[in-house]
Amino acid sequence: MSSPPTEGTFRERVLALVARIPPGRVMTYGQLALLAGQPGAARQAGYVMNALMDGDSGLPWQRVINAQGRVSTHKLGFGDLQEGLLRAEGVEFGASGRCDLARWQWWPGGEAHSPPTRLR
DNA sequence: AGTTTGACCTACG
DNA sequence: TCGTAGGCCAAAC
Repeated sequence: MSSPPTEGTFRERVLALVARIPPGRVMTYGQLALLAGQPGAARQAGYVMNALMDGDSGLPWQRVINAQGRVSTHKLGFGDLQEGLLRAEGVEFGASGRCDLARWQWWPGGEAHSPPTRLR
């Protein structure tokens, strides 16, 4: 029991996870790969996300960032769009464009795992 | 089938 | 803190 999902392709599993990210929360590429049953396949999670830009998938792609707590879309010519969207949802970024993952990263399943304690 | 690509990650200096 | 180097593995060509 409690086995990792093994249904569908890696891409399907990643997209399913992205669709479940609540507003104002974020997940990392490595985290998506881990929960998709492929630890270490963080780059592929990013590859899947890049495919979303091809068309409107309706998924909250903006809530996926890297393990450093920063957005990775600024290199693609999207400017600060992703960071702006996340800020609009309440995610706070520091002066160096970084956010505290310990506070904003979301883990599916049970909220009893990593509670944000208090939002102050 | 083999090669190349990447919205990455971790380690090191 | 920033830049560089190597590793990682699914999907595209």
